[in-house]
Amino acid sequence: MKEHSAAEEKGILTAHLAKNRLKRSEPREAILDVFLRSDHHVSVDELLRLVQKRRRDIGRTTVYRALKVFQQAGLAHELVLDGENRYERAYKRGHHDHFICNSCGSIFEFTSAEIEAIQERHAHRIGFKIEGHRHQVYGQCQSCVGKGPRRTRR
Amino acid sequence: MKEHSAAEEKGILTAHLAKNRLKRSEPREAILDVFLRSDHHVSVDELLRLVQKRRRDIGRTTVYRALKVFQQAGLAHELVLDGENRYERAYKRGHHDHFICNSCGSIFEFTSAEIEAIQERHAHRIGFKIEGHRHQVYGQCQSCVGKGPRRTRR
DNA sequence: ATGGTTGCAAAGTCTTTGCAACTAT
DNA sequence: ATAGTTGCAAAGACTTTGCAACCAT
Repeated sequence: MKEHSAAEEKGILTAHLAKNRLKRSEPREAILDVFLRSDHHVSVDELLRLVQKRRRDIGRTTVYRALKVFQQAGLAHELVLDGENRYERAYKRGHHDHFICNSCGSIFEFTSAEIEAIQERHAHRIGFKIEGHRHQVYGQCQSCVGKGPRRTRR
Repeated sequence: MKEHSAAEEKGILTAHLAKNRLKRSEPREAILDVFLRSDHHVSVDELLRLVQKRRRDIGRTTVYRALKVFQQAGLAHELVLDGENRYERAYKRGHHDHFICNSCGSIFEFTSAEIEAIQERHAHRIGFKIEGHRHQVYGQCQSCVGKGPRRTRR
């Protein structure tokens, strides 16, 4: 299920660092590594935990800062959820929206050019220039349907 | 631009209180009053400020608690934005989504049965049972276009 | 009287920032 | 040497909770 090699994304990071006169660092590279290997939609907590399996000395702050750099480099995209944010790979991945299970929390992606088009039409109607959007659909995923909701949002 | 009388919503609150063995209270009624009069999409801060114009002794906590009750009574709907949440009237208002200006912060509503239908189709495809959704489109509103973004999200 | 309601202060979450030590260039 | 990077602790922003006093029923 890999869209492309992680090596490619590491190159992107290096280029971004060069372009912005930033320096490379082991912790940040370890974080990128883990981020790329991780399932999509990791939270900071999860990512930190995964990173610390490899390097116990890496702190939470560094993860936050690394994610910020990844976003600027176009490698990560932030998903603003209710309490916490999650991060997904962004490099060479088209825009997509999400189904989020209220019971188990799992996330499914979907894309719809139609929706984008309709959105654009509505925007045009009121002279609104779209710069981005956030579209999250909540409910019960296939394997949780019938068991009733267990994870209530705040 | 009033969809219906505020009195109707006050009745709903009273009914909700009765049904749940809750008691009426002046502060909560004052908050509902101000909430109904306010422009849609108020933040807790704004609502508190408005409420305190009338009754300086009402505290922020009470506003939070009142909004929770209003939501349970179906009178208010919470809009989860980036840093803070906003609240809008929910009684007898159909579902709708939002355009949010990155510059001035103003919010415009839009409805699209088509989008809902497409969403439903995608959900059905993966056996997902939709319970709700959050669809926010960010960009520049008509009067801010051309001035460039000034209000950057966190 | 009983039990919901209120304001305040304190505690909670998640995220960012100040700072001194450290490290890449 | 110069300037970015790191971890920790502290600070921030927003929201919730504990508690004693208060008020509706």
